[in-house]
Amino acid sequence: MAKALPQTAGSPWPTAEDRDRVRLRKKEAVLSAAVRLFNSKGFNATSLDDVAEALQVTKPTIYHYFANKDEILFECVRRGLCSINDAAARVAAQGGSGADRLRALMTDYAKVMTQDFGMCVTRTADSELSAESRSQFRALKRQIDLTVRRVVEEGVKDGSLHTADARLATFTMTGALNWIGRWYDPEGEMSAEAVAAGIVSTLMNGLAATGKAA
Amino acid sequence: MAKALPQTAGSPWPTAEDRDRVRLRKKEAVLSAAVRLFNSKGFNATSLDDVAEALQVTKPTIYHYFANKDEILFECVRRGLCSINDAAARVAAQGGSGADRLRALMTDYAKVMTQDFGMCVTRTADSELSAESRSQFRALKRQIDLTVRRVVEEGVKDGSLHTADARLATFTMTGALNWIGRWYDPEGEMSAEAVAAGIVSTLMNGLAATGKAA
DNA sequence: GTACGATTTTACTCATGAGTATAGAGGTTA
DNA sequence: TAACCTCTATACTCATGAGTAAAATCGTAC
Repeated sequence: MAKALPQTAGSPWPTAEDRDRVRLRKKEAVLSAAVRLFNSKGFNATSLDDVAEALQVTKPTIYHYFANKDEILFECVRRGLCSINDAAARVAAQGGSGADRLRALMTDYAKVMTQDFGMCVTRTADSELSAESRSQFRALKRQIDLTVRRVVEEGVKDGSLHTADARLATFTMTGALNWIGRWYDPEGEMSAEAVAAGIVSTLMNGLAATGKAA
Repeated sequence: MAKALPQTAGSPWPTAEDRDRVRLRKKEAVLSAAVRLFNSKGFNATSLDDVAEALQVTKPTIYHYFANKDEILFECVRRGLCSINDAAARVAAQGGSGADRLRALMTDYAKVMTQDFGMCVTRTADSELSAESRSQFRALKRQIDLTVRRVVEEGVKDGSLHTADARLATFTMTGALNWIGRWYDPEGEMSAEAVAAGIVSTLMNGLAATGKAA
């Protein structure tokens, strides 16, 4: 199997850093193959032999990069959640009205949900993770929820948003966004941007034609 | 184990119908125990020994009422989906503007999602069902989606609703509603009615304070 | 060339849980 | 009384898949 050539010009002999880089790439390849299989067949229905086969290696090779199956799944969902978290933190810090920030946040959130690791978050049930991973998983989700909710509350305070119950409104929103990971098909006609724009528009403006009806 | 007494007064000896009724009640008990365990621990993490234990019987007893584990899961999701379908069909047929009908539909949909079989629908991934059950599962979901979408389209036509893309708006809506099944806690503070009312209001009116902003 | 460390393979172990064979208990029908 | 049906339990089979032990390969370091 061809080894990645050193990036630094000159010597064809790989340095220690080159070897580390190759190791990381292989780890990434495992994650990438795993998340795709998890998303399409489900975590439980995917054996590590399946993942190994997709990579043209054998199962023990995978165990050379990860301690166990749970660690692989957790790393997948952790990445998805961190992407959302980054978007939320970025937006929470920036300027603009609450409505502006919420719109930006939802748009980024939606885009993450169209990607492999984002989809994995929605498709993974708490029960599939080990006890330790599960508690971290929940903590990350809670943190995202709180950040989003704070943006909503600030929007209500500055008058750009309106809702009777910020917590429930946040669940409504994140529900619609999380659900993307259940139906979105990257091979389909709609681009991630179009999906994000449409959903954000519906969530911000509502379905009622009159705007603020009862 | 005490056998249910005959409902028809008089003779204490059970008739054939009494026996059928008892059998049905036992089948129901299996389903009820199973759906609760599936919802709390996940389908894969729940063994039929667990279900049997919850009912104080042994596994072969369960197999006397159901052919296999898949049949049990499918019956659970089928019931959830049929409840939604019934609500959708009922509302689609009734009078009122598209907005009125959509509001009623969403409210019923939300309530189903707070109940055992409804929650099971959201918590069950396609991959957990057998090939045959999966295709029926998908067909039922598709039918619901189409019914809901039709109501949206009629609302747009009669001017009571507004959206650029009825399909995407339907996904936004059903996503928010389906998500209830992931977070709602029947033991919690919020009643199913309050949750339904809040989510429907947010979906109809949007989060933006100005109503019809960009 | 020898030793070493990282990588990958072959060839296992072992727990779990779905599903079954079979027998027994209890009541019903002929 | 005997044949029978329904229901339930005991005591299995068997496939699957996570995880591992141990050896082979290969490049690098001394």
